[in-house]
Amino acid sequence: MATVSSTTSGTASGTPTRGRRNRRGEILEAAARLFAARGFHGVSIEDIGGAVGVSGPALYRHFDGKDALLSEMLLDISSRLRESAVAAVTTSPDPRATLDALLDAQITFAIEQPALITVHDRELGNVPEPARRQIRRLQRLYVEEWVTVLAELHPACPAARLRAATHAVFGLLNSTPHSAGELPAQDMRPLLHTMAHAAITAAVKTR
Amino acid sequence: MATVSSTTSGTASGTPTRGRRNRRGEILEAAARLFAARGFHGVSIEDIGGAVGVSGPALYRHFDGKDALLSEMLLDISSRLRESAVAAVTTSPDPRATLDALLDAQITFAIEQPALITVHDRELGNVPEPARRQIRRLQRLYVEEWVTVLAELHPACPAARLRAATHAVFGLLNSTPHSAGELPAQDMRPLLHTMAHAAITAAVKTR
DNA sequence: CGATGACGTTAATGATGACTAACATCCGTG
DNA sequence: CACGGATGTTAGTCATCATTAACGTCATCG
Repeated sequence: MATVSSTTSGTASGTPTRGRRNRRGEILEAAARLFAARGFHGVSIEDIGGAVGVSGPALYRHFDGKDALLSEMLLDISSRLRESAVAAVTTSPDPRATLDALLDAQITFAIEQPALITVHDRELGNVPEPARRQIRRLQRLYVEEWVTVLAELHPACPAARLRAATHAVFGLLNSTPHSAGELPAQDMRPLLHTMAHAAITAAVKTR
Repeated sequence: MATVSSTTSGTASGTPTRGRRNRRGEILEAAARLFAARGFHGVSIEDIGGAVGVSGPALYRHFDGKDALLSEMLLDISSRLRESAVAAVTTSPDPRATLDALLDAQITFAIEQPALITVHDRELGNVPEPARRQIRRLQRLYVEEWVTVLAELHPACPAARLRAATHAVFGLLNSTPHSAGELPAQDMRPLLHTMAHAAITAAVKTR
């Protein structure tokens, strides 16, 4: 066991995989789509295998099991989100710009990876324990990046309120998967940015 | 079969149930909590029975099966949401007031019935077909109430944009279950109202 | 060339789970 | 008081599913 958890110690998702054809990636992608649609327990190993053209137990050549698959998926996403936040913070000249960068990054994820985003905030409860804690930690750090930036912009606003507002904004942005198709991504992107920004601005005006 | 769909033809959720003790209601409530936490397929009939103090197959005295239970649950919620919207529209003097009433109603649901709200926008995919269509219909009607009101307030804004904005606002408001505990409901309520209102206002300004 | 390892395949195996059957209990009503 | 219906209970039944076993294939590399 622990064969697969190399993701943790290794180059994370740095190297896609040496081999020509990347089954691992295909599987993760297909599984994400299926989990998003029917929920973790609503999808069988057979379903996942079938979706990538192999059948059933072939999965075990790539992952330790269904749980490990989910764990890696959520770990990957929460890492990437977290990293994107760090990047936004370190490359922006001032808090205003940082907030814009955070918004853009989250919007990009929500629009380009709807399945991953969906699974990310639905299936944490099905992740077994060592990974669960790790994921929670990354999520918490991600939120704190936002809260820190908002606190710089609005020092008068209590942190609890900033945290609540942040979660609400995530809800707004992550709703994209539900409303898919209403509007082309090209229009959706600025719309979400505008709405989220306005919501935050309204939230921080401590009454 | 079709025993349970009396909800549709009957007094909806008017009369709780004649019998003294209301098992049906207890079951629906417990199931909602469990489904919200672990997903439909992650919860067994035994789990649900156990949660209300009876064990397993006793459920079949009240529902036709697990699917029927879910169907009734989602049908009930989407009806109630829809009704609340109709009430908001018919009792408010002008569109501005209607929008406030719609916001308040949705916020009340989100805060008071987090489990139901969660299940409502996660498990539609697991509802079998006759009910599925019906639920979709009610959801669509609910959205249209919002869109209609917004269109009255902002005739210049294209309907597609209004629809997308509406979904985004639902995402914002329904995020409450995730951020539970961050802020007392007493503060959460006006915060959500403020944020949602600001987001809408920003959205309708067609650039 | 021959071994090795990556990647698949098709049968078990063992749980778990939805649903049914057969059998109480209890309560109100004729 | 006897009966019927509502409500439970426990012990199957039959599928489905995750996981493992045992067994190919094929390319690479020594």
